[in-house]
Amino acid sequence: MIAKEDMYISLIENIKELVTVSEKDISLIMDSFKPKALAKKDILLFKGDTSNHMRFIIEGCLRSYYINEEGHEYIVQFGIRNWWINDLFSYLTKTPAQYFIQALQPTTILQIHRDDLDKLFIQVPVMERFFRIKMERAYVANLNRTVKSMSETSESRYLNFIKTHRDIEQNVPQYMVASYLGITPEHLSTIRKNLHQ
Amino acid sequence: MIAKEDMYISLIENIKELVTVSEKDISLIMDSFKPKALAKKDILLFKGDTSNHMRFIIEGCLRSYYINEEGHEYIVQFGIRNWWINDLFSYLTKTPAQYFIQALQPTTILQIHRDDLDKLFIQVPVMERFFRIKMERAYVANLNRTVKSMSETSESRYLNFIKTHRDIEQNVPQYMVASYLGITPEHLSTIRKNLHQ
DNA sequence: TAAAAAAATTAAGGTATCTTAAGAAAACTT
DNA sequence: AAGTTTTCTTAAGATACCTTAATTTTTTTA
Repeated sequence: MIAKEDMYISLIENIKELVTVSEKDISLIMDSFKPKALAKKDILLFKGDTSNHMRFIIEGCLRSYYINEEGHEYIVQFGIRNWWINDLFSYLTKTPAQYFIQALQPTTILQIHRDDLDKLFIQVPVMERFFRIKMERAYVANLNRTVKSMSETSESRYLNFIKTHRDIEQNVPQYMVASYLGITPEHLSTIRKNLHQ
Repeated sequence: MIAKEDMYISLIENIKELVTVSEKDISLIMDSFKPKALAKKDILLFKGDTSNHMRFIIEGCLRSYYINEEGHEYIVQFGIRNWWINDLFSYLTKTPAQYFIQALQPTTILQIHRDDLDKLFIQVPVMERFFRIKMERAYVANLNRTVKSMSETSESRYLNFIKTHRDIEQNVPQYMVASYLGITPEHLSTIRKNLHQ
């Protein structure tokens, strides 16, 4: 459990990694973001609802996932502390979300409503730059995921995942890692068996 | 062939779709972007070189592609008129490009050097917002590609591609469409045969 | 317009991954 | 601690897609 005073520290640190903000800016930012606590398995965003907030994870673990017509689940993204998570298309276009977002552990987030963020962009223009850089990085990371999923075997993608995301691997069941990698849990299980021999 | 005066019109229109710019802003923008012409098959960016420009396509068609250790090619992105194309990771981090960018048709682009864009962000701050929104959209589009590649059959992805990107399909060989979709040209050929029966 | 190069097709055999189903192990709940 | 639920494993059979290789078609070049 995190004290309310401490909660905003990681958000401000996250912003300060990319842009310079004054004390005045900081208090405007802190006033705009509201905390929200989630129990394990709580759904933060339902498919079909509109996402109206940008969300920063203070503590815990979440997943965003897609369910197709046949009822199969596909994990779009994981999120842990100091990550941002959203259905960005829904947020940007005010259309019904395509994805669910669910807490996989007890989780605390700080979220800002779209209207407040639009105000913040005017009051603290450097936040434009902050989100531009965040978006650039998210885009690059996802494009890399696309290329790797085309060019590498599932075994190599799994090895890379556990190497670079051990913190996530320890917080989510194995079948969700499989889903994120685009393979079945049974297949991941056989990959792991082959690795250990 | 496009007259020099007309070339900047599509760039300015592209910017005006998302943000409001003054006449002063427009002339600053126009001064910063330089035209470049490419013949079919010309390489705009080589793997290993650093990308130092943001690039807007006036006319023609390009692809960015990745070659893995075994020498297999994977198409990361296509670009046609009014699209932006780059190896963004290389540009942002000043590291050697992972991808090649090549003209697939005679092509004209407008490009801005990183140093000039950094200046432009200060002179015309609304350009921060422009690129933030562009990045948001690019991120969302690519995440959608990721989810579709996990959840849909290659036939359905092909049908969706020719429906939504007929302009690209008509400018690139079929084996490149296959590469973009993450399948072999032979397999795309059999998909097409099955469709026509 | 003939020759050369590039692109697309076809088909056979191979492999990675999926589906289904059942049982074992681990993690929660009362 | 026992019961329940969730997660992981194993294995057999099915299938989507790949590899290889040869042939045909289309496009480009001289």
